[in-house]
Amino acid sequence: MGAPKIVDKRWTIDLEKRIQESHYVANEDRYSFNPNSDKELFVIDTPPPYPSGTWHIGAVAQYSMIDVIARSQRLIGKEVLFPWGVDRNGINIEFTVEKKTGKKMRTYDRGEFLDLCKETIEGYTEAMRHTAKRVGLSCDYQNEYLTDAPNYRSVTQSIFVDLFKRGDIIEDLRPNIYDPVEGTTIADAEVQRISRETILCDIIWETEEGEQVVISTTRPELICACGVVMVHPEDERYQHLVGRKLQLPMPVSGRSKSVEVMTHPSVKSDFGSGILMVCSFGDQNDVAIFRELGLVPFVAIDLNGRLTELSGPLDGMKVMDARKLAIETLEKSGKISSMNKRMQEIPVSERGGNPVEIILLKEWYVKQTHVTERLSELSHECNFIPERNRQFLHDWMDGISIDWPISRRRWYHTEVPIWYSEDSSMVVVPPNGHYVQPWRDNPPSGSEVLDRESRKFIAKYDDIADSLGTLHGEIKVFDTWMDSSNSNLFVSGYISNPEMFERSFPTALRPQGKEIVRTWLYYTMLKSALLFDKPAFKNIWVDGLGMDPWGRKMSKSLGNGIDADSVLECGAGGRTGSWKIKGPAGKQVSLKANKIGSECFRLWKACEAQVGDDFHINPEEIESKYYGVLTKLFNIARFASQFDVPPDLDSRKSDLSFEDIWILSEFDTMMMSVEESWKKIDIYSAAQSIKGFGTGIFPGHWLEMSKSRLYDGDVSATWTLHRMVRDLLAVFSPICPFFTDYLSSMLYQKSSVDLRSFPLPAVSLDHDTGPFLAITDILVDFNSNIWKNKKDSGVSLKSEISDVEIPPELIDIQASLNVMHNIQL
RNA sequence: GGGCUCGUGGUCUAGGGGUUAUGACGUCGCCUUCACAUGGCGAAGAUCGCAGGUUCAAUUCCUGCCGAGCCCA
Repeated sequence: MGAPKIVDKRWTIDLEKRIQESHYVANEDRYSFNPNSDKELFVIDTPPPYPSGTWHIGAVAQYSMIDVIARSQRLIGKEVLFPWGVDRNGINIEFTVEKKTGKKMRTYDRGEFLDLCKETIEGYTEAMRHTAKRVGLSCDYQNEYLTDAPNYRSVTQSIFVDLFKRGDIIEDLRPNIYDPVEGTTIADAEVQRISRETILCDIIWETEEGEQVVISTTRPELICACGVVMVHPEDERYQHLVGRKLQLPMPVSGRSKSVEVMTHPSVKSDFGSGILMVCSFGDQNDVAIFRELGLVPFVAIDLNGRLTELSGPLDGMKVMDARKLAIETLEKSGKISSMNKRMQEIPVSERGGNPVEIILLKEWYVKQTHVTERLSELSHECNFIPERNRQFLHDWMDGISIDWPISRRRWYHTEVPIWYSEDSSMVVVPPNGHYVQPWRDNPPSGSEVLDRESRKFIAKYDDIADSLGTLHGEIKVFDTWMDSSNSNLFVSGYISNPEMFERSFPTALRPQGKEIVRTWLYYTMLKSALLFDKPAFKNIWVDGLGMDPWGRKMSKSLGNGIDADSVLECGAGGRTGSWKIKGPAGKQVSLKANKIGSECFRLWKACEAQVGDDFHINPEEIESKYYGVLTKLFNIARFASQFDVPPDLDSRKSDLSFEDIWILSEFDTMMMSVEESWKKIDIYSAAQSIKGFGTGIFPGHWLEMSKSRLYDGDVSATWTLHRMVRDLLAVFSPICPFFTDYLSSMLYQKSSVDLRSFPLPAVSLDHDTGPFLAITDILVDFNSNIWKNKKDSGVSLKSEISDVEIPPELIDIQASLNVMHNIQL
């Protein structure tokens, strides 16, 4: 006994930062991974964040929970790989560079533009590394991977070559969703819908016999691409038209000037006049009908978003201008019976926000419609946390109807690794493990020449290079999901470490947000199904999204965003945090907090909500509800630090007092439930158990009861106190690593974050804990009653009392109770 | 417009066909300075979103509606 060894009087954000700053420097390979370990390998497919300046507080909350999982798995004895990867491919950084320099991508030399992107994104990446460490992520930073690095991109390219050889990746001319402003194809998953005012024109068409019919459309400029006119099979108004021909009301060139009227059940009879013109391609429904009827599509819009010569007078015009001119032309010739403004949902590209068109293009596809059933079977082998979020994946898989277009006409992405022979009959693909840039490089040595159609091997490239003529390197690149959907393979050692891959695949855990189930999770599952006919993961942890304090999505337009650093740095150097956020009625709400930091923030997220639910982020609430918990635990440890740590803390103690066996029974029970929770990746339950014990009966009842024994140097009490503090810090370390690192290092000279096995029970091996656990309620009631009685009689809790009847069950701890309540006999 | 989730004291949250519905924050009252006022003890506070239905019994199951979120057409 003596002065507390823990000299800091309280837990502060400055103390936290001090610990944090040396945490990774002092012990660089603290969180490294040994693929040859005998332990069970547990590979986490960390979502590689995309660096874009600021890191969203909701995302940081999610990463901190992934870290809790990583740390807790280490604690229960697994060899954990928690990779640190950064996703740097994609159109975002291209936009950023375009905005910064005021020059569009295509005005640059391609190589020069790539260098600019790389340089720019490196700056953002550095900020992200800093935040990751600030919030305590225990990643293997030394083996950082970047999705734009050759070693990562080569995996994407190797998988492409593999799937191409097997026929699961094909090249085809198909209608594609296309962003004419950014000049690239995009996938279904990248299309968003916005509401916009458009004009619905009622246009008068005529049959060859001269009968007039009215057709409503918002796309009069596409009349030139009309392949057929449809009515509902049961619409009696128009049955006489079926099979007849209608003349196109606009001049066209190079195609027939009339189309046939047919029936189709998808036509809505109550929309407009109930007659639908089907064009190639106004929307997905048009695509479906063209495919169904086997119609040859017309190319009405070109890659620049301009009308083709098919459209006669509209030739060369942009879509919006063409629409205006089409309406004028139709009006002049008296072919418009009415025009109405109406709100319409139109598809736009997610990244660029531009209205998209459906255009015929030669692109690369991953075939997927043939495996959706198998995928569904495989997904049942995965454990979803929480189970109900499995639904998101199935809903998406049920809706898959077309193959996945994977090529893009952009630059800062992984290149499609293929060259075409001069006569276009053959292709050259690189060997596994080579990163290639076909738009500027020749095929590397070891490449193979294949037949373009049959994909059959023809020869080694080195042997027949001269006979291929001038090679054309593919200029297209991959959709970034093509890269992202390999992340689990990359981190599990696919190609780079076959032995490790054998042991660690399916990947132990995919943690992610529910909003990217249809993309990241789905595409990853698809890849594993195609490559190995296996599920990609053992566990899939799908969390909800961070919302503003009122439950709305945080967004720039609402003005309700919270920056991650503002929360993590709140309280540092005595600076308080304040946030001005637009509330529900558009009113500005001001939130204030004095201190939060990473530990309080992590504790909040761990305790606040079950995984899978959306969570509200309110800094005021985080501080008021959870900072006190840290203070409490800090003070318990600080109190304990005045008593010398017994040397036999690890042994099985035989001569313990009754009240110590009692609290240790409760302690063991709590620890077992925490271990179970960690095994099940149930952060919430573990956090609640630890918090409940650490701020409940332990300090409230046992500690109060045992103070006098502790001051008297009682061996049993001291051993019990230190055993509980030490092991409580151990199991708490996944949630608050810096906090427990500090306290455990000061008290026990070994940081709890470095433990690699779960603490053993303190008394359960030597005692039947049942009878001890049975007195808990009686003891708590007894204490509460005395406190209440003293209060009701308006006396101090320390005042003497007498004539107290101690329940027979508590007779063994009578002495402690007498001292605790100052009971006079 | 459709699908899937969610809706529990002022706030956040647990639970789940049947005794007085969990815990936390906040509020109020009292206490304390020897780990902790960044504390302790206690009290008040909920027709479990609304309306129907199933059942001996519903907050829990079902249907509809309202509100929030995600996804899709």
